[in-house]
Amino acid sequence: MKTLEKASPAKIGRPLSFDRDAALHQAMLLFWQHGYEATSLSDLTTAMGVTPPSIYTAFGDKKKLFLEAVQRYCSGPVTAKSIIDEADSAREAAWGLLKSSAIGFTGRDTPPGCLLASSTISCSAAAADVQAELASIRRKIESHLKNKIVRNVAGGGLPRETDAAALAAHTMAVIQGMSTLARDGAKREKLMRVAQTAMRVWP
Amino acid sequence: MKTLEKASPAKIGRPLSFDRDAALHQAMLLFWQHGYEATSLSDLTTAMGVTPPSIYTAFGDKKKLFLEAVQRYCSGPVTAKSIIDEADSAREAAWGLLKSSAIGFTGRDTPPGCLLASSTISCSAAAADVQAELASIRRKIESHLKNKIVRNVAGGGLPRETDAAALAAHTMAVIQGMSTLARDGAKREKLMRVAQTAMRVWP
DNA sequence: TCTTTTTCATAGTGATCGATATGTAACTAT
DNA sequence: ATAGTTACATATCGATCACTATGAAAAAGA
Repeated sequence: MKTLEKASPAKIGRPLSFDRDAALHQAMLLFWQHGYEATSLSDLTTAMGVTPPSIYTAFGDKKKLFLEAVQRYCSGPVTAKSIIDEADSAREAAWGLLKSSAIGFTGRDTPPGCLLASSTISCSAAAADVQAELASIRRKIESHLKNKIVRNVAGGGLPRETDAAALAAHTMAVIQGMSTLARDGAKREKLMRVAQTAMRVWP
Repeated sequence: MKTLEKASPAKIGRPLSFDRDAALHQAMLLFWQHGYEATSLSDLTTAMGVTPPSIYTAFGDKKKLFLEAVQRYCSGPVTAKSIIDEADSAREAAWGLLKSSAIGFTGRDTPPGCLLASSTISCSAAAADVQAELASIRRKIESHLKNKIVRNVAGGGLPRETDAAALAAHTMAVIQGMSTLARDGAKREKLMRVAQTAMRVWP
C-alpha cells in the first residue's frame, strides 16, 4: 500500500525543529494585518519563533512564504469556490459570499478585513508579480460567480436580460469594500447590513 | 487692500528653484500608484526632479508630503463633499459619488483606482497614524452621506424605514471595491455598470 | 562507527531605507 | 556693501531591508 508509505516519507537528515503549519499560520496573520511588503523578515522570525535560515530552508524566500500563506488562507473546508458551487442559485451564492465575508472579516482571532483584498493593494514595482497573482485570484472568483449567474439565467432562474458581469462585479466590489470598512473599524453587524443591502440589487 | 499684499508675501532668502505645485502633483501620482510606504524617497526625488534636502525644506518629511498630496487629491472644484451637498437628493448624491468614482478611477493621466482607497490599506505599525488619518477621511465622507440620507428621509423623500447607515456604508463599500476592480484592470464602462447596479439598492 | 544529508544558531552580507551635516549660492533688508 | 535668511548640491548618516556564508548539531543509511 503506497498510501501508508506516503504517510511516513522517512526523510533523512535533521528534522524540522518547529511546527511548519503553526509557523505558516503566524506568517499568514502577519501578512493579513500588515500586507506583503510591510511585513519584514524580522517581524516574521519573531512571530514564527524561527530564525531566518530556517525560514529560507522551509519556505524558500519571502515571496514563496507569502504565496503559501495566501494558499492557506484560500484553503479550508469552506472556500469561495465551494460556496458558489454548492449554492442552489446564483443569488444564494452571492449571499453566501457576502455573509461569509462579513463573518470572516470580523473574526475574533484574526485581523480585520480580507487578506486577498488588502495585502497587495498597493506595493512597489518589485512586487508587481505578487500583486498580479492576487489580482488573478480575485478575478477567478468573480469569473466563477459570473458563470454561476449565466447558468442560472440559462436555467430560467433569473430574467433573461440579467447583466451577469455587472452583478458579479458588484458583489466582488462590495466584498472588497467590506474589507476596508472592517479595517476602518466596522463591526460584524454593520457588515451584515451592508451585505443585506447589497442583495437588493438582485432581481 | 490686504488681498494684494497677500499675493506677494515678499519672502526673504533664496527662492525655491522648482515648481512646488508641480512637484507635489508628481508625488501625488507616485503615492497614488504605489501607496504611502512603498513609495521611496528615491522614487520621489527622481519623479519630482528635486534633491532630498529640497523636499525636506519644502514639505517637512515624507509623512507631511504624503498628507499634503492627499489634501491635494481631495481638493479641487469637485469633491465628495460638494457632490453630496449639491445633490438634490440622497439618491442623486450617491449616484454622483459612484459616477465620479468610475470616471476618476479610470483616468487617462492618473493611476487606476483611488488614492484614498489604496495608499494605506496595508502598512507597517510605523505608519499606523497615517493609516488612521485616511480612515478618518473615509469615515467622514460616509458620515456626510449618511446625514444626507437621514435628512432626505426626514423630508419625506425616502421611506421612513430606510436604513441610512447601511445605505451609506454600502455606497462607500462599492466605491472602495470599484477602486480595486480598476486596479485589477477593469475599464470605465465596467465600473459604470457596477455603479448603476449599486443604485438598485435604493428604494 | 562513520559518511551523508538536512537543519540548526550565529553572525554578518551588500543594498536601500528615511533623513541630514556641511558648505555654497541666491535672495531681501539695512 | 554687508548682514541675515533661505535653498541649493554633495556626500553621506545610522538603521533596517531581504538574504546568506559558515560551521555545528541531529537525523538516516552504510
